[in-house]
Amino acid sequence: MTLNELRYLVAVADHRHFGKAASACFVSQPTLSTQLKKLEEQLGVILFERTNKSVRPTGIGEQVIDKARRVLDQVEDIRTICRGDREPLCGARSLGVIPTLAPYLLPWLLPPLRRAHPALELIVVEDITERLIARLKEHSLDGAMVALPTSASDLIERPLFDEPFYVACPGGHRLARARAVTLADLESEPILYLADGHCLRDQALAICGGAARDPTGDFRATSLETLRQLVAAGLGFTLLPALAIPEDQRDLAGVAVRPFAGTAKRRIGLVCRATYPHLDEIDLLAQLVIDHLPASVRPLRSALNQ
Amino acid sequence: MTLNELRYLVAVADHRHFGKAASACFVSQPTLSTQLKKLEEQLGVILFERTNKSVRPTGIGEQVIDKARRVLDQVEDIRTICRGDREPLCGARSLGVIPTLAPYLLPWLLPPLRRAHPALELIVVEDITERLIARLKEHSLDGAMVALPTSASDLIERPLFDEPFYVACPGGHRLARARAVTLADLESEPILYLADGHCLRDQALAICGGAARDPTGDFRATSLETLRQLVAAGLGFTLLPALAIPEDQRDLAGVAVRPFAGTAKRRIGLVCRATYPHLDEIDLLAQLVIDHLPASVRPLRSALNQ
DNA sequence: TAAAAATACTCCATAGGTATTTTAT
DNA sequence: ATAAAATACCTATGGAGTATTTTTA
Repeated sequence: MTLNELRYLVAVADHRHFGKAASACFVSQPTLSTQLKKLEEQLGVILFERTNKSVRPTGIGEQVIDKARRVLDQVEDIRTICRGDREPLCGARSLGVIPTLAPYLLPWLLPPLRRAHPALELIVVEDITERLIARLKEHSLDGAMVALPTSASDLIERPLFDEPFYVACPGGHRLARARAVTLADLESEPILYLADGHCLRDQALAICGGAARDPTGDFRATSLETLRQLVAAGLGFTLLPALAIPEDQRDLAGVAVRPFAGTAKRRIGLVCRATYPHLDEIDLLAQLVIDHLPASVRPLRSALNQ
Repeated sequence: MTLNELRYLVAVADHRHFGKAASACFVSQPTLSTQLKKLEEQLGVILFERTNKSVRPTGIGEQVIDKARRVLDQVEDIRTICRGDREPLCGARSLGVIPTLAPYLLPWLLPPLRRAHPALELIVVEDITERLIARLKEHSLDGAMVALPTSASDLIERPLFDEPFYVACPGGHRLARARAVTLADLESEPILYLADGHCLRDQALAICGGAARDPTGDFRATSLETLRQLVAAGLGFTLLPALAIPEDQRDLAGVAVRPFAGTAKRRIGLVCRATYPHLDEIDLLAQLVIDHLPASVRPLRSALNQ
């Protein structure tokens, strides 16, 4: 049985005339006759009772025609579904974003994304890099925005922007009035870090002197907002990524944010499986992110290589 | 798009492995790969994300696979339906029977028919020959049992049996005690006929002297039972076909039934469209009728020729 | 007799096979 | 290094065409 045979069957049922049915199918009458006969032979059933003046479905013919219509409808559905999917970034997509980025970047990203791709049903998953990558590999995410580099192999990375780190100082501290803070300034100060698993914790540790300087008694916040409150309470210093700093309110609520002397930054990128079939969409999204970043971060020109 | 392509698609979805899927479909791996790739190209969509170690459906792939399964299920349904229909005399069939035959023959026919073909859902339509034939031609009947010959062309006739006519005499009449009744006996007696349209009326008229002897004032009953009552009331004579006569009760309720001298009879046959696709079923039914007739009629041997 | 379906036959597009290469772990 | 998918290339089945015959209303 072939789909064409079913098409011919339905055409004959509709036209009740082999010649007209054949025209409607854009084939010759003998072709249609032969195929229909073959179908009848394969099914072991007579589908139409025909004379040279009339063509009428038999009882079993009616049933088969009915089913055949449904088959063809569903085939057409498949075509429709796929045609709809040709449009990039439409339908369900899931994007992972690390917690130290999501709340600060998404307000910049989502409005233009929604404007450009209204049919996109984006699901944002906020989690630490390790778990985001695990989910990428098990196909439960389409892409993820994390700090680069990811040690993971068989992933493709699209660098998006470099995000400088700032130093958050307790409001009353003398450094709160410095123009910039150096690594030496922090040498003897308590540093507050995020909890284990956050990449930002590791980056901060690396910058501020490594694990050696990390006293076991340190506070371990699970969000930058908590960390910010701890700084405001005078418990110590911390590093904040640029996007986490309200643009015009660098000194607010007992926290003074000062530039870090030197070039402390993290690189944020979009990653996906190397085999992900819609790299075009990844690139589209990457470009959209780059185009709508605030001035506080440095976009990396065009995400099309490596 | 072809059904085989959809089969390959579903097989790959099930096995998540091209080689195994190919084996399951009894084709080579390259064949399956090629066909699936062609399907993807035609649909303009990637259905599986594959490495050499893993094969996983994409989002759109899941949707298409789902539809494809339904398509294949329905195709299988078609096969099942047709396989079921290969068994003769099962499912819905409609049979027309003339009113002067139905109530007397069906009690003989239906029980063995039900026994031999329990899955048959027979619809019996009782009407006069003319309308039965009209319904045959418009395909709203599969077959009909009528008196032969039918003038209708493009119908096939299967003779079933010859049914002798008897004379029903009013109980008190002198002929009620005759051994047999001759045409001459009836010469001066009133004859009762069925209403217009019944073939039995025409046959009785033909036997008893034609339209010339039919006074306009005659009673026109619409059933043999009414006619029998009229005879019992002494209003006249009539012809009754053999089956209409209770076997062991030829003289009952004021009606004496006597043989007709000579060979007055009607021939009953099964008719269907010449193009009817299940002549085998017609023959099956004909044989079944013949095999279960009461002794009062003469079956016509084997219904397989004209 | 005329209109329509069925048959005869020819051709080529393509599904399927085998052998091989590419790829990714 | 190895297992698996992709590619190259060949073969042959069968879908589709034209020309013709058969059928039946």
